[in-house]
Parts: sequence; C-alpha cells; structure tokens
Amino acid sequence: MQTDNKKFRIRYETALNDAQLEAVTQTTGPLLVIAGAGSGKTRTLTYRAAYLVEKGVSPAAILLLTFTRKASQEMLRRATQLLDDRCEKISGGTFHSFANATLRKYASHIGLDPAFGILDRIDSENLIGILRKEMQPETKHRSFPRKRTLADIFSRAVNKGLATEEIINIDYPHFAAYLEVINQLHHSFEARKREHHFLDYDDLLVFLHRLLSAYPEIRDRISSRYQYIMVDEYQDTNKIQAEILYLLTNVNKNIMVVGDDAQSIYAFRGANFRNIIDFPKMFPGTRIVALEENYRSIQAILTLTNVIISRAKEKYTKNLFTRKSGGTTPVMVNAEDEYSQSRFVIDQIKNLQRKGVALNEIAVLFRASFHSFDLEIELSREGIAFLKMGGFKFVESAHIKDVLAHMRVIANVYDRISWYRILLLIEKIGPKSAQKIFESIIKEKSGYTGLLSAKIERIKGLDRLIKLISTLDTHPMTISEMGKTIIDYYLPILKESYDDHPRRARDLEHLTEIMDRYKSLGQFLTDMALEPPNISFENSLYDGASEPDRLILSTIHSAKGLEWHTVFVIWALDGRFPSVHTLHKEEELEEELRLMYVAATRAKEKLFFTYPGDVYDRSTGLILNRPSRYLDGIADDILEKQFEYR
DNA sequence: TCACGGAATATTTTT
DNA sequence: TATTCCGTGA
Repeated sequence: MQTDNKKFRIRYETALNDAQLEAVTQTTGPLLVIAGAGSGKTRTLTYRAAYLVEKGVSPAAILLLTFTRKASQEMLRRATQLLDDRCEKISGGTFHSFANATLRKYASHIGLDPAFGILDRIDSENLIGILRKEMQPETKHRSFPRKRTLADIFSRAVNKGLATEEIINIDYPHFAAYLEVINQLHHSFEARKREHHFLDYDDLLVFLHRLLSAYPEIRDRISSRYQYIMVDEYQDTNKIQAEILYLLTNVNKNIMVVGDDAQSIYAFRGANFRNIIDFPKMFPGTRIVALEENYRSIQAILTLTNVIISRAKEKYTKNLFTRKSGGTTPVMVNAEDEYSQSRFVIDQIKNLQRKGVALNEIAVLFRASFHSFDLEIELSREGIAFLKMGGFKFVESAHIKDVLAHMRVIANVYDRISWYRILLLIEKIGPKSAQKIFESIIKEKSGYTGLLSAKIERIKGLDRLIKLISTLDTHPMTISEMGKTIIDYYLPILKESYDDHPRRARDLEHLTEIMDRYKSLGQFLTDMALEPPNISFENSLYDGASEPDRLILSTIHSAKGLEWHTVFVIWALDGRFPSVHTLHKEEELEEELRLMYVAATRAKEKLFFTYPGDVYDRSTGLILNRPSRYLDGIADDILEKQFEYR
C-alpha cells in the first residue's frame, strides 16, 4: 500500500483491515465509505485524521463534521492519543456548530448581525405562539394547528427543501384550508427572527448555504482553507447539508463521507438516506469502499440483525460478517404487563452483575423517552444507579430556560421572547403588560430605563426585576456570578411555581457549575442552544448521578454509534414500536425498521427484546399484544422466545 | 387585564 | 396523560 514504514509512526497496515486501510490512505478525491454497523467506522475516521496530519497536512486544513459534538471530540481525542496533540487542532463539530462559527465570521457580508442569537426549538415555538395570537381571528379556530405543529411544518419545509404548501399537502392535509394563514404566519415568523437578529437551527444551515452560494469569493476562501473534509453519519444528513458540502468542496474535492443507509433514522428531521446513494452522482469519480467486517457482535446477534434488515423494502445489500462465535441466542420475552417487563429487566441485570458485567456495560433502549418511566421507578426502588440519555433535555426544562432568559436579555436587549418569558413569571403581569413593557424597552434601548418608564402601576415583582437588571447592567461580573445573582432573584419564583422546587434548585446549582467553564456570555448562550449536555432532565434529579458505574437508559436515537455488552430493547410491542401512528405510512414504517436494526446492532454479547402483552391503546381503542412486526415470526433458533408472567 | 378551571387535542425521535 | 387553549369571573 501507499504507507511507508520509514515515514510513518503509526503502523496503519497492522491496525486496520484492508478496506479500512484503503479508506484511510485514499485521501485525494471524493470517497464514499459504506460502513456497516460495528465495522470500525470511528476507528477508520480516527486513523484517517491521524494519517492526514502525519502526512504533513495542517490540522487547520482538516474539517471533521459529525452528528454530535461529543463524537468529534472523542475522535480527535483518540487521534491525539495515536499520534500527537496536533490532532487537537483539527476543526471538528456538527454542521450546526460549523455554520454558527462561519456565519459569525462572515455575518456582515450577508447583512447579519455577528452577535446573532440562536433560538432553540422551544424558543421558536414560543415565538410562533406569540405571532399566532397576534394574527387572530383567523388563527382562533379550534382546529388551527398548534404552535408545535406549526414549528414542525416550517422546519420540515426547510430541511426537505420544499414549500410549506407541499408539506401541508403531503403530511398535514387536514390543515389545507388554513394554508394561506399558515403561510402568512410563516412569513411573519421569518420576519420577526430577522428583525431581532435571531437564527433558529434551520436558519443556520440556510444562511450558510446562502453565504456559500451567493458569494463565490467567500466560498472559495473557505473551500481552499479546508483541504480535507470528512463527514460522519452521512445517511442522516439532509438535502441542504449535502449542498453545503458540495459548495465547500468547490476548490478541493478531497471529501470523504461515511455512512450506512441501513442506519438512517432521522428522516423525520428531513434527513434523506438517498444522499448516500446520490453521493457518487454529486461527486463524479467517487471511489467506494465498503466496511463489512463487524467487530462488535457475536455471530448469533449478527444473524438476527441480518434477518431484521432483510425485511427492509429498499436496501443496499451489504455482507456483514464477524469472526466472533459462541455466546447465546438473542431472546424475545413476552411479559405479562409493564411491571413484569421492568422486573424481568432488573432480574437479568442483577444476574449479569453477579457474573461480573459492569452496569455501564448494560443498556436499556426504547423507542420513546416515556417508555422507560416504569422501569425508572423500579430501578430507583432497587437502588440501581442509571443515566438516562435523550428525551426531554436538561436545558429544555422550564426552570433552566427561565434563568437563561434573564441572561439573554443582558446579552441582547431586543430579545422579545426572553423578555416575555421573564415578565410573565411575575405575578400580575400577563401578555398585555409584557407587550407594553417590551415596547418601552425597545424605545429606550435599555432594559433598565425601559422597565422604569413603562407606564405600569407599581407591582412588587417588577420592582425586584428592575433591581436585578440594574445590578447586572452596572456591575461587571463573571458568567457564574451573573448566574448566581439571577438564581437568587429567581428562587422565590421557583418556589411559588413548582412543588418539586428543591430538585429544580439543584439543577440550577448544576447550571452554575457549567457556567464556570465560560468567559463569554455570548459563547455560553450559543453553546446552551447548540451543544447542550445531552443528559435527560429527569436524570439530573436522581441522587445516583454522581455514581460512575451506571446503567444506561437511552432512546435509540441517542444510542447511535454506541455499543454495550448487553442490550435490552423494551416495549418491542407492535403498536408501540412501530407506533400505531405510523402503521399506515409506509416510509415511516421503513424508518422504524431501521431504528429496530440500530437498536439490535448495539449489542456485543447479549440481546433481549421485551414486550408486555394486552396493552390498551387509548388513541385507537386497540388491544396491543403482538411482538413488534420486525421481530415477529423469526425462527426460535435465531430468536428464542420466553414468557415472564408473575 | 389576569388567574383559573374546564375542555379539546395530539401523542416519538433531535441539531 | 399531559399540555395547550379558550372562556369566565374577579
């Protein structure tokens, strides 16, 4: 091969198999790596990063785009271990964080405030909610879509590159009558975001795309800076992301993407697994490398996962094989009810612990975050420490958002959403007063004088807020001092509004710890929106949180790319997984199937599926008692059946 | 204009 | 089941 032992410190030939080695050393031109589950995708990317650096490529000229920030950090950390700390200087992150950094740099070129704020999903919904109210009477009908649905429609349109009209016709035909009003609402949503210098998640991509396509000289400047681009999880990119990559490689066509069409699970967010198939068309001359040896799972698990994925209608056959034999056949357990299901999982976990398997080598996976509620209760009762990933996030919980809103109005006085949020917390202030006060703030261009001059009769809570804002405005302080000052102000409100305030107060403590790491307010707020800690909010309330060895509970989406000794997939019940809502939509059924495949391929040694019987589904009136259709009818020697009745 | 209570409604996954 | 939205009374 092209590697030369005298020149290179890392011995790539011995560390990698042939396909991996080719993916690592084939550095010029477009390269598509089809990487089956567990085939050493991360390893390949890591070695490739190290290889490029070792070859003499400047780390700053390498761009590694991943699905989460954690993924890129982990890869760069490993590359650093392999080679040296030059690898830490490689630019890595998510599409969104890359867009954020690039846009701040070139903001002025496209008429954007470089200090733009970022709206997370909840902020966007709130803004849409405000506009929805303002647009009465058309939006007053009972059947008019809720803010959440509206946010969905708008976002889907952007990510799929379609007009809202098309999205409504395809996915929401029952709202067709409101098309015009929805469009108006969409326009004012966009206008309001521009007016207040905000970008939402989708805007980050849209504006980056606009920057690159409308300004060839900027495109080429950026494109020549990044000589080598690597993209992980390519099957979960959407159309606009693919186009961004195309523009980014205008000067250098050294682009490598890695993905597995069988693991595409983000179509709901506009991801299109055909991106993978279309890649060679977009980049003529693409070389294709397939990684087919699975290093993760024993043969018995792989045999089953091959059966699962073979049920996909549209698939691009790969030949996954493993050299790991032995072990036990995966098991499907029919539990009497949800409680039996939880008990079964707990009994098995205790068994495994007795055999010396560490808790953090065991994961319980599920389709939707709430599926683990009962299990969480039982785990707490048993004193088994766990960490829950995915689902409702820490930063999305109301009390965290409340505190952040106070910081956001300091960073940007024109932040209407945050002002409304803060003001509505105060007793006797409703939407009307909030609006009035906000207008006064805009006029004065200052939170403090704006609050003072608003013609509102004296309200005790408002006086406290005025004092807070003036303190924050006039005393220079660090981010965490600022946070503590705000929390002092906020605690009485917290106690009034939530009966579980002690737990929430502990969350706020945790938040100030995060603040300690930051020097810039803008950076802190950006990170909270763009790269928040992925731990689930309920989890931060659990006392075992400091325990290092914890059972992992995770949504399947959050389990992407991870692996464990033993994996339990709970609620593998037809009607829950796949959900009853998807039963008549073929494309979604296909995605659910891939999701089941992703879940099953996380297991190295042991794999269990459980489903409770006789579950009543309220929305359809059906009794659910069949195993998931993706697992039903598989022979016993591939998937063993057990019963758990007690 | 706000707070509160009752009724309707939509149910996942995440940057 | 929880949230969200609207109408009512203060």
